[in-house]
Amino acid sequence: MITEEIIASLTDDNRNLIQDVHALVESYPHVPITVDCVIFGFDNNELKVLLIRSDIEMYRGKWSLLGDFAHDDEELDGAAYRVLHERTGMDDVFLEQVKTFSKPNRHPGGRVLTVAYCSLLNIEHHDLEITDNELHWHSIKNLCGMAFDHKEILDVCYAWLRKRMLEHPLGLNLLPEKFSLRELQNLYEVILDIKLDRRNFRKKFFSMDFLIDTGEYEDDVPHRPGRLYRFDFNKYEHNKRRWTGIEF
Amino acid sequence: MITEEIIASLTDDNRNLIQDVHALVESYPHVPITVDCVIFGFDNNELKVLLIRSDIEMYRGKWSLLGDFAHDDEELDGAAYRVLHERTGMDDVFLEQVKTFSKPNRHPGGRVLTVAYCSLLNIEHHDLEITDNELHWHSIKNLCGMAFDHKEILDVCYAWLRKRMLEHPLGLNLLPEKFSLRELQNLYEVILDIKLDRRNFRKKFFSMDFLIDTGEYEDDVPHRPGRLYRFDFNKYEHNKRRWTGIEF
DNA sequence: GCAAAAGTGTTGTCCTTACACCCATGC
DNA sequence: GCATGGGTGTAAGGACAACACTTTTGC
Repeated sequence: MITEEIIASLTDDNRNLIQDVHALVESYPHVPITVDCVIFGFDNNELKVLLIRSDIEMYRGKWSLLGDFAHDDEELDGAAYRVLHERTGMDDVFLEQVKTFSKPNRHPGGRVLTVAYCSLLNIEHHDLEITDNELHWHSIKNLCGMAFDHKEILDVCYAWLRKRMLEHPLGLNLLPEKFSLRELQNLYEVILDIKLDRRNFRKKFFSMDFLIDTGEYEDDVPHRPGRLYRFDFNKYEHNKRRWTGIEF
Repeated sequence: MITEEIIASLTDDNRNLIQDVHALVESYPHVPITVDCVIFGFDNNELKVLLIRSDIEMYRGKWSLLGDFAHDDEELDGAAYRVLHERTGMDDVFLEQVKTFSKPNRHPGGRVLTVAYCSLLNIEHHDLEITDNELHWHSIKNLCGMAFDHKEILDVCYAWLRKRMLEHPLGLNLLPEKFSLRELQNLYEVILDIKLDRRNFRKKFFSMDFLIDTGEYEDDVPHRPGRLYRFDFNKYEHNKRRWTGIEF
């Protein structure tokens, strides 16, 4: 019987294989790596992103994403969660790698590679107790004067969000646990920058059958209060295969 | 008038800003970076991927993706194009970043971060003149015994391809310039692992209006030859906004 | 003439869209 | 009672799925 091993020994015999993998890896150029988190929130009918003032002199006054270098032997997902946790105190939030940025001159201090992560969280769950470096929610609009290539990263992540929201009910991570259909619709309308028919929107989401009626109603609204719903993430995860996305 | 600058000076005055950005960057852990290219081809009604034998002793006989470390001051896209060019001699091919892999133990020689790129090319345009390390097209099926985490990378890229093919006519990069509708349908059927109705498939693609009838016909087929078409990438790029994707 | 696949049209179903009226609440 | 937005149903149109027959070529 001819196994992979035998084939390998036949074909490899006259090649010089690398023995010392550590020396090999040492010989590669080494590059500093950071993660940058684009943390989206939704508040007051606006999409917002969590920013700080850059603490680098040459970017004085400019806005910066939340980032940090990757620790030794730290996986990047872990690094992104760490940044998120250190800044917001939150743990079990949505987080996804989006893209790696590598322009050689993107950092004034020399080559630094950064991996952008997107996170979505409910602004109400979080009080921003630590507001070092003017950590704050900044409207996604009118964002100019950002440090590094952070504007570009933000643009890519925002485009990613819009696209991803159509194929996955991501956006629900931006809402409180209980929400009205109006809030849900506002979310889609604002982020995707479209107008939707209220009745058809309603039908679409009810037909998906992932909304649980809490039996509760809105409060403090100057009109008839709407029902509050929860999203059944478990049911969604379970029936995921049959989810074909949202289209407007 | 209150400018960003004035605000900055007010808010930043009592902070210690970092002056020496080079020292900052030097203080970060430095990590070796590689790119790995998942180069897809389509031949004989099979999806294939370009592989070599690993040249690392401990992976003797195992298959490996085409990769290389990133040169100093080389953008990653550039590194991926370089790998592609060195191995296939091709320049103007589709290439897209997919994901960055960072498990600390993914490389036996120590921590190495790799950025996976996907490329699609027409197998016929390329003769694989350089076949060092047994460079060859390997069927996407029955892939076991791969070096590093390359099986995982391949799986992620294959999933990416299937998803991306539904929202963008990527797949056409895998076909020769002139192709029959049967070849196009085979491509979709094989990659997405579905059966499609020939007549509806035809209608769908014609209605998109991106196919140009070359007036030529297939040759060397043991049955009635089909018309050959070209894809109008320019027209597609121009009308992109109205493209809503493909759904089956 | 037989096998094999190309090429074409129609019909029913379902999903999407557009749209109008009544209802509950705050003021 | 009036303004505001919540809640519901329906009809028309468009897209998609299912499906059968004729045509052209190689052998």
